[in-house]
Amino acid sequence: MTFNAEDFPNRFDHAQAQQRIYAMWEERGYFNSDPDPKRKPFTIVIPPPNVTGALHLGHALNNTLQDVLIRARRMQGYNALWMPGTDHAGIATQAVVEKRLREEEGKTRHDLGREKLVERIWQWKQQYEGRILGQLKRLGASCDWRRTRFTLDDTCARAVRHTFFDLFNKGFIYRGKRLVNWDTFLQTAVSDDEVEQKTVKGHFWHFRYPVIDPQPGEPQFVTIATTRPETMLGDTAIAVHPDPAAALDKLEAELKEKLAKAPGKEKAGVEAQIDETRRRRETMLPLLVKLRDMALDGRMVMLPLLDREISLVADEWARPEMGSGCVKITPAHDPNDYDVGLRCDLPMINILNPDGTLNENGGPYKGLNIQQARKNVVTDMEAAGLLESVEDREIELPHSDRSKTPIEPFLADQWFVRMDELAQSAMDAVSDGRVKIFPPRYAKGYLDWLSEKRDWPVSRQLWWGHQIPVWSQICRDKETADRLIAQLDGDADVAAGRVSYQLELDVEREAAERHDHTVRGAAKVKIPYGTLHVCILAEDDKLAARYEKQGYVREEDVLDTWFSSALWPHSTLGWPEKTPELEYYYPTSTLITSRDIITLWVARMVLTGLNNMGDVPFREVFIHPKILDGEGETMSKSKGNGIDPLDVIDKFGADALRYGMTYLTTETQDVRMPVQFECPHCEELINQTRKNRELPRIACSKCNKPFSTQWARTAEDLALPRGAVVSERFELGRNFCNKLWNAARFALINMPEFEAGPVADSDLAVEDRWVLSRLATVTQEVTDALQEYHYADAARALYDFAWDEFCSFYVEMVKHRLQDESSRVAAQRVLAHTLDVLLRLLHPILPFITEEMWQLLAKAAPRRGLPKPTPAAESIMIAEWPIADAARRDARIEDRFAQFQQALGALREIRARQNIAPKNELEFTVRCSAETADLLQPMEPYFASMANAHSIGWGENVEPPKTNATVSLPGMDIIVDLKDYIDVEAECARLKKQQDKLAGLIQGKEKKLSNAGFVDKAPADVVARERESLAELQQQLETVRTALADMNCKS
RNA sequence: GGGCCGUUAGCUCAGUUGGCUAGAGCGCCGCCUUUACACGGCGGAUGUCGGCGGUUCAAGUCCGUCACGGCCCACCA
Repeated sequence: MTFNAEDFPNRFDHAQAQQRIYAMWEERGYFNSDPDPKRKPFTIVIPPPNVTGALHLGHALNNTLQDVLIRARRMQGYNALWMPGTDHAGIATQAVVEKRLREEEGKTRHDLGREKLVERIWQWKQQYEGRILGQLKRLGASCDWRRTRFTLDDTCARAVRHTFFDLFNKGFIYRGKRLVNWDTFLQTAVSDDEVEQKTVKGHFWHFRYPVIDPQPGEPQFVTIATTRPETMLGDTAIAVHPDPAAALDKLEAELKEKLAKAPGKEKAGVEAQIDETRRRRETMLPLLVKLRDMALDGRMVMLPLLDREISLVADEWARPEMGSGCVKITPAHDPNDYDVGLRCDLPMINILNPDGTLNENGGPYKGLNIQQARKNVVTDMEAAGLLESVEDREIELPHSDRSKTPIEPFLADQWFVRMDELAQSAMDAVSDGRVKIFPPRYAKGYLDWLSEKRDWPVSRQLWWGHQIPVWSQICRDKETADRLIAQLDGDADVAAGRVSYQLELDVEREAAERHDHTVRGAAKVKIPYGTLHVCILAEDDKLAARYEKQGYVREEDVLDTWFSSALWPHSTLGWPEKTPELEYYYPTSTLITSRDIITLWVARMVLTGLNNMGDVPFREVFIHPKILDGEGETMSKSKGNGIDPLDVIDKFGADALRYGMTYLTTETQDVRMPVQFECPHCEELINQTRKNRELPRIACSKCNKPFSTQWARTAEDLALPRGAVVSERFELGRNFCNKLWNAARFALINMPEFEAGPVADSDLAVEDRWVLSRLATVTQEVTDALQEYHYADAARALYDFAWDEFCSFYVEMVKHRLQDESSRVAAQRVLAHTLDVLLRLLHPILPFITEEMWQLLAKAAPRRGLPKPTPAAESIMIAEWPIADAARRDARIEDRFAQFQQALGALREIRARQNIAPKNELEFTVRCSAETADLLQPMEPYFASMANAHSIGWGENVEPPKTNATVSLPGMDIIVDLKDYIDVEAECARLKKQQDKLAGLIQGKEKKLSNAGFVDKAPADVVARERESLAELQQQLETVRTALADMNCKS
């Protein structure tokens, strides 16, 4: 087929091509993978995006990298499966749906009820899942869509249920009263990872609690301080250090040690601390010792306002160097106090309702919210004369990531996964290399986090998620528990392993019984003996009904989203069924994700994989950088600096987006991407700043017309066309695609009646040998780079080769041969082959444009390739990955080219400097060795075609023309006969500058070479190179000096 | 408080195991409508490689330290 310039567009129409090409791939089933024992699998499971909303640029990065890898491996002959899916994202999704419900209908979830709300969320999910999968397709993702999973679908549900049952049965899952981070707005516990600390302005109140029946010599009051006065209503003790003197001694010793090591400017601070410690020992120690003794005697103090007696206890948590040395203990509302409570067997009094108001334990403050209660408590304490003082202070307050409201530590029944053994197994897998993390530094965080082995709280007080498959019954007394257990022991389903049970003893009751706290404590209700939990393996309504009839009640809570995502690599493959997929694809090959979920997700996948499958979920993990905006801030829709990948695809094309993503993937922690608004009127890019990114409308800096942003709310603003948020960073990829497109366009126009066939070595021109040599090198580089996740290296190597070598040199040089009958055939064959290989190397990164060019190339040259032509694959997606042809590597040719390029550059530089029009032919002389002359003289035609210059002399003793411009290069001088073109001043200025530079370099080298240490100790080849280099520099300097003299330049 | 990352041209970033004159893209300056490409071509200018100290014949590269920016983890009444 013949291509004509007229009907061959010089722009790649990405919008039109992407859709058509993607549909073709999908239709032909190229994305599909099925187990095939004859082939090696290569598997990636997608980090399932949340169905909360649309994909952002981070997703574009993450999924581009996966697609690049999966496409490369597919071409390399692996049976490549990319498993797609989405995540139900419990809290996040329920929160957005609830928010809409509130805003649009003024209803809460309780108005709707569990079933209806869940139904609403499913509707939301349907809508967003479709949108997300559509976005992935527009990105070019080659997932096997037939296998799309959702973390809340039936397959995943079965996996969750089996895992939960197994862990329950092994005793790895338990329920306990624990302090949780309570989000009073969403009314659920959130995990530590969903909590962020914020510094806010607060106060520090000092309260006095009266001592009961103070004896002579004993204090009347104990003073404590708090930032949360209302929590005193839940106080159950005052703590003092068990050995305050020793504690102060130890502190002082530590401070002295620190002082010795501290840098000068910090010494004063440490000294002040030491003084303070000494002062405290003098002034406060006797009181603290007295209080300690009282604590050991079991003395009590009176909790004001509620008139409840509480204990004095001795516990190391009370630090003598802090505040008054005494600390109030609120076990139900403070994590540290909770630990004290456990150690000292204190009652735990919860004063809060789930909505954040005070419950009956708050006495007269019942029903108030926290702010009101705080105010009233302070007022009442002041009125009672028990408020000693108030200070202003900045305090760290935990906030919920989701609702942005303050977190209240709250004592609640929660389910936990015991982490000790599981965590250890996941640590071992990374330590012994069964799972390799790239870049390796990220293994440290993974191991550190796991080594704490903190139990994983898995219950969430939500409705959207996997409901915990446990039915529970409270046992008032031991007899009841024994009777129920006996019943379960005789149960056929328990015997058959379909049902498991656990008795949870009530910790408060245990503590209360030992210490008789219930008498004085506030726990008015009788505390039951414990709770019996029954876990049912499979979804079975009949079985459930049977237990419900016996008085067991289904657990309301659902599981943490990460519980189901933790199973993703095996649940998506069908576990617990023994599917052929599971057998064939597990363990998967690589996981590609971002660093913020290494612990939350990666670690947990490893431990559940080991527990359920007995093997790791993936062999390698690649952690990619995070994209920040131009200010170094995280991109987010709420800041207005988020780039929508679809806007980028619309403007620049999916390939440009993908190229940009690949190009920035180095091993760094994060990358900055300055953000612009695109004017919808004139396409001008307007830099985004912290200020303008918050505006609802912006006037274009070029055409001055206004456009709207995501903040537009008024009818007037909304009527304006919207300005997309993009980044000019993607111009790089767009331009690259355009360059490739036009190189291909040129090639295709110039190969009408292409005849396939081999090329004899004797028919290969020097540029053919050169480009084939370079192609072999680049093929190897790209293959290696992708193997090591060095995405940016692959992208750069291809860019440099395609642009600077293939386009700028090879295509330019081959032009005249394509006009010449005798050389045309060989030139076409090499050109077609080179383009073919280049396209295949580029395909994983730029799938659409390479496919388009591949199809066009197939029309012109259906059979092509060196050394022997073969029919091209029907799609580049299923073409074979190129193998570097080592035999084509030719150092001599590459060397010749390097010299040629330098000489050519020198000629062009002289032309530019002397302002000589391209039409005017240059005459030049090259002063160089005979070898160099031999090497370069054959390039004569290219000097003519590429610089419009012809040589008039070569060799060591050439006679340069009188009037000339010179460029002195290592190993040769390029001298151009200038006749009357010369701009003497420009030439002199340049020569002088070069003279100075050379003189400086020579001085440096001479100094180095006169250093005996260098000559003696450095490797001989390094020294020899330095000498050679010095000689060359001196030669160059000589040339420059002569030229300066010849031209009579003023010195 | 602990850990990690970064600091190289105006901007965004490359610089493998220390060793030839530290690079790219964008931007900037000059020239060019050369029949693939102005999303282009040719040429040019621009760097005390964050500071200080050390190891070494030799440091952008290794070590120590400080400063600044960022991220993660843990947090005290």
